[in-house]
Amino acid sequence: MHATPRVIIGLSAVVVAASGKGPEVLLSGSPGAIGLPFGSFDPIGHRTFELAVRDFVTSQTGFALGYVEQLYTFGDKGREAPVADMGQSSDADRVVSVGYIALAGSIDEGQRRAGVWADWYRFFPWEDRRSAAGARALDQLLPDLSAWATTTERQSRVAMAFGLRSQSWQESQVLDRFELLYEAGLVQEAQRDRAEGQAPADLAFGRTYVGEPLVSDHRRILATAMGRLRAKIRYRPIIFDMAPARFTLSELQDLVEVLCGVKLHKQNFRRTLERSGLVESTGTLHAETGGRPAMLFTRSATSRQAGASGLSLPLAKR
Amino acid sequence: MHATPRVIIGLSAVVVAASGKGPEVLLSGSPGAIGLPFGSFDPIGHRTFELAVRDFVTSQTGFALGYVEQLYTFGDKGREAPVADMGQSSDADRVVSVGYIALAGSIDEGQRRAGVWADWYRFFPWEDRRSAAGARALDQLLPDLSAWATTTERQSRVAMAFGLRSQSWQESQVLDRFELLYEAGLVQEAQRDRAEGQAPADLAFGRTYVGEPLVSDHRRILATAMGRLRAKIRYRPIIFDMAPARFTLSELQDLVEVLCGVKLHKQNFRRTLERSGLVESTGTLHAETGGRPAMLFTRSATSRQAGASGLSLPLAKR
DNA sequence: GGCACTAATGCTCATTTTGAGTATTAGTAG
DNA sequence: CTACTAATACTCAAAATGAGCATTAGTGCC
Repeated sequence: MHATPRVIIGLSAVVVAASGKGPEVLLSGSPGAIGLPFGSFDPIGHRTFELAVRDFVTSQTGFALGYVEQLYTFGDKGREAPVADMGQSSDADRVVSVGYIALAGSIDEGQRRAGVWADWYRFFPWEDRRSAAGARALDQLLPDLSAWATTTERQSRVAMAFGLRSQSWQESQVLDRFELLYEAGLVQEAQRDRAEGQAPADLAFGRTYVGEPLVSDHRRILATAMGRLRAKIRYRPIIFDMAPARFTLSELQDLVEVLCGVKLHKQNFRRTLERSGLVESTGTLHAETGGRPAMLFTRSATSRQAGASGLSLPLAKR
Repeated sequence: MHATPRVIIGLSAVVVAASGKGPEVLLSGSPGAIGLPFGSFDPIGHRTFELAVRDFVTSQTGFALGYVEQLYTFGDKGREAPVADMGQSSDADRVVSVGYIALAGSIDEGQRRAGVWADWYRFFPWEDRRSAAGARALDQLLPDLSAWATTTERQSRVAMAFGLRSQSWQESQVLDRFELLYEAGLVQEAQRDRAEGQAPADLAFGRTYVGEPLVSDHRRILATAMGRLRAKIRYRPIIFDMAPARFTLSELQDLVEVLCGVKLHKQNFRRTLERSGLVESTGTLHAETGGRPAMLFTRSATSRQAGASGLSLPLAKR
C-alpha cells in the first residue's frame, strides 16, 4: 500500500463486426478466462483514451479500428473479479475501467482469422428473438425468474425487462435484463462475485447457467455495448459503419436484424429506408441470391450529416 | 515523479434544476474561477462513483441529488487548464474526470439560495432560440464562423451544426456547436488552452467572446450534459424528474421549452402528451394564471416503466 | 350582473407515416 | 420453356402530425 491510494485506469473495447450470420465481438484471453480486449491506460504516454484504445486493440489483436465511441466508465467495487493475467498490477487500490465500443464494419476472412471472434449471442442467448435457441434460452430462464420475483416490484421489473404481460420486448434493454439476471443469481458472475466477498442480495436458483460468462465484469460491459448499439441504430445512421460500402437492402436488413435480434417487415423496412434519404441506388445490380437480382445501394451524403437520424424498425408480425 | 505514474480521478457534476424562468445549473468556485461542483474520487473510501458524486455535491453545496446519471469520462490531455483551488494535487501525472448529470427537480427558494445557481444560457447564449438574446448571440457569431469556414468541409460542418442552408436546427447538438466554436477560436477556452501550450489548429478571430467561460473544461462538460438532456427528453420520460409532482400541461411545456431552447406548438404538444399515456389528470384545477384554470396532472405509472418513451416535440412555426 | 381579458381546452382538416398484405418481376437452375 | 426464389411494386386502412380556428372558465372591474 502506498502513501496515496493508487488507481489504475483500464480500457476495454467491445469491437463489433457483422459478418454474414451473426454479430461478432473480438475477444482476447486464454480459454477459461476469456474477456474483451483489455489494456491499461498510460497516464503519461497516452494523450487521449481513444488513441490508447486504438493502440492496444491493434497491438493485442492486430486489428485496426474504425468508428470508436466511449461507452461508460465502470468503477463499482466488487463487480470485477480480479483478472490475473491481463496486466493489472495487483497492488492497485482500485481499477476503474473505461469501456469503448468500436465498429469494425464488415471484415474479410483474413481479418476474421487474425483475431478471436465470437457470436455475441453466445453470452446472451436470450437476446436473439429470431432463433429457436433464443426462445429456448428464454423458456429456460423464465421459471427461475418468476421464482425469484417474490414481490410485485420484482414481478413488474421482470415483466418490463422481458416484455411479459402485454409489455413489449425492447431490444435495447440488454443491460436491464442482464442486471436482473445477475440479481436473481441466474448468471455465473453473480455466483463468482458472491464468492469473492461482496454478496449480492439473493441466492442462486439455477444450477445450469444460460449463456457463457466472461472474465471480470466484461459481460456487463458487453451488455452495455449491445444496448447502446441497438438503441443508437434507431437514432443515428450508425448502421452504415457496419455495412460494406455497397449493399443490397436485404443485406442491410439482415444486418439490423442480426444486431437487434428481431425480425423486420421487409417491405416496410425498405420503404422507410428509401424515404429517409439515407441510401441511394448505385444503379448496379447484384445477382447472387437465386432470386430476382437486387439493386446495390450506398449510404448517401445526407447520412453523413451530424443531425442525420437512424432507421425505423418496422417489426414483422408473429 | 513516482515510480509508477499517478492518476487522479476527478468527478464533476452538472446539477440541473428548472425553476420558473430558466434552466439553472449549480456552480461552485470563486468569482473569476467558476466551475461545476468538482471533487476527487477516493479509491479506497468510495464504493461507487455515483455515491461519491452524491456525497461531495451534498457536502460542497448542501444539496441532495435525485436522479443521477453518468455522462462521459473526459481524459484528453491539454483540454483542461489546471484548477488551482479545487483540490487537485499538483503532483498527479494525469487528471481524468468523470462527468455526471443530476436532475434536481424543481427546487424551492431555500434550496435555491443555499447554492450558487446560474441560468445555463449565460454560458451558451446561442442555444436559446426563444429569446432575442439568443438570436443576437447567433448573429454575432455567424460572421466569425463563416470567416473561419474557409473550406467546403468547414462550411458544411457549420451549416449542419447551426442549422443553416436549409438544414434544421437540432437542439441536442450542443456539443457539436461548442466544439466548432472552440476550433474556430470563438470561445475563451480555446485561447486559454492555446496559451497553456497545446495549440489548437486555428487562431481566434473574435475579440469579444459570446458566452461566459468556465474553469478547466467544465463548459465542455456542461455542453455535453445539455445535449444529452435535450436528446433524452425525446426518448425517455426524464422530464418528470425535473417537474414538480403535480403540474399543468403548460408548466410542463414551459419546462421543455426552457431546456430545449425552442418554442413548441401548444395544442399539438398537449395532444401527443395526453395520447402518450405518460400523464394523468388529478382532477384538481389550478387557477393562478389569469386565464381559464388549468387541470393539474401527474406522471402516470406507465411513465415509470423501463421502456417508456419520451416526449414528442412539435415545434411551433415561425 | 355584465364585460373585457387571458389562458386553457376542444375540434377540424389535410397530410404524412405506419402496419399488413397482395401482386408482379427478373434472374438462376434445370 | 418452366419452376423457383428473392426483390420490388402497389394498395388500403388506421395512426400520428402540422396548422389553425373556435370555445370555455376563471379573474378583475365597472
